[in-house]
Amino acid sequence: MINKHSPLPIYYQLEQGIKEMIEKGQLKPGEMIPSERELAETYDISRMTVRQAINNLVNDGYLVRKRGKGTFVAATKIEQPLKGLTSFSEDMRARGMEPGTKVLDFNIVPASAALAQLLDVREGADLYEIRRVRLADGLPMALETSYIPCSIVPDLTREIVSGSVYEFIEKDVGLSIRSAVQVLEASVARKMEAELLQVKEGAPVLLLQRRSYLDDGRPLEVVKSVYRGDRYKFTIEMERSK
Amino acid sequence: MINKHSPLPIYYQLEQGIKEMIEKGQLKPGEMIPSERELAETYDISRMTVRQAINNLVNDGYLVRKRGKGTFVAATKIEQPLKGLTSFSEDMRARGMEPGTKVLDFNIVPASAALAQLLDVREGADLYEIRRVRLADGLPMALETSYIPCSIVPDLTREIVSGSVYEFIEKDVGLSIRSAVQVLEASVARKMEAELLQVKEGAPVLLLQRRSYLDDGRPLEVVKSVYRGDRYKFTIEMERSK
DNA sequence: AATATATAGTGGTCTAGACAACTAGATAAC
DNA sequence: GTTATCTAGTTGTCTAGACCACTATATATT
Repeated sequence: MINKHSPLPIYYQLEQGIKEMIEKGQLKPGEMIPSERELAETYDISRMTVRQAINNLVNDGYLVRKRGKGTFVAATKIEQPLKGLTSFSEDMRARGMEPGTKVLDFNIVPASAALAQLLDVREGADLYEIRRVRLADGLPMALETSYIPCSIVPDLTREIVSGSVYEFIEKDVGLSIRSAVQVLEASVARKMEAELLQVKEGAPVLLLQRRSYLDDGRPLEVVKSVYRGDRYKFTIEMERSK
Repeated sequence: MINKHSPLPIYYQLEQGIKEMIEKGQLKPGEMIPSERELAETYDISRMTVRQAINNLVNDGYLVRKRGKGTFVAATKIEQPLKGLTSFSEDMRARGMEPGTKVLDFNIVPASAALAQLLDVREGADLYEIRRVRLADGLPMALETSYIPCSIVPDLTREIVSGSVYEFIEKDVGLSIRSAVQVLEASVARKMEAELLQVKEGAPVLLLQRRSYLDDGRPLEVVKSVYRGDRYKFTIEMERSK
């Protein structure tokens, strides 16, 4: 595994060797690797050199050190392509429920001053206004009102809107969403909302406003949602970007 | 800058010292820092110890090494130290309000099965249980109950807890938080909560549960908070990691 | 049986060197 | 002048130890 006369640094050879064993499954998650002293003796190198190799693998998330116990293969990294940036449909499927949609309204309306600012269009510009009841396993989960500039997605139809708009935009229009800002807030259901969500007036609801941005930075959409407080929890993972 | 008899490791002291100089602007982007040998001689420590400090700062993006030339302060470190991963105190200050704290309870309790699993400790292990009313500009904003393994932060006191625990942990204990998982949910205030938050029973509240992880992956803390729905909105920015 | 205490093994920190690889500038040779 | 060479200074790699802090287990002690 280690060739002392290779031009490659020893720590690097060891690092790659261990990484390979992890990727090939010869070292499994949770398994302890040989101790630093043992590795040093095995390959007749200094412990500090072993540490340099292990340090790199720890930084890359392959290994986890536990003082007094040993060094272990890290639990498999979770792949999260768009951490929390899921559409309603994806969100529900991830929760093991079948998403559904009932379109209440599908209109083209002029942008109000507030919406114009949020979507970066002129006041009065054409916007789709889409009001939908979102279902999970057939039961109402949320009430959604979204606004999208007609200029960005010219050929939206009521049919498309009864499915996943995001999927349409990514697959057929060829635009992709890069980022979003969400604001969450607790409230209670008003009469109209309560009826549509099939809960009692005054029941807890989660208000969610999301603004999505395209890859080029243009705002794509503003969505205001009212989620049933008894059925929906919003989970978000945050990580310090190194 | 370096105290050899401090319980804090030498490399850490040096690391913090350099980081501070960068953050205060005493070392400017592009500027070369003293060479490793020079630092070692100045503080009468080993060069390997200096390297450990510098390595960490390079990994964190504060410094850039250039072989044969020197080590330089990195160009504009992107400021997103903990996007959304802020403590209550930071959160309130960012909103232009002055944070405050009233400690209701500060006990050591045995870990329940559920908490033991969340915090990765044995059932029955000692945990701090900290119950606090969090104030913003003197008015109640949230009710917080947090659990921290005593094994990780052995010397927590009621005094510390009346300020920012995160700041204490980062600055004095020398641990830093890498990631967190938060779950948000809408609910209504129960009687006890309503009294402490000074709202009516049944008023909307935002329930927030956060689990924080340290750099080494160990869970540090589980916090369950009840925020006043009329005063608090939770904002989160999400970005597709390329 | 419950509780201290020792012990072996682990990673964490640190030393005082060494030589290699690289950069930049000064100096010498052409 | 141009080119090659030397030289001082830098980071990169590596050694062979040392002691500390922590964990788990085995062993006395009570």
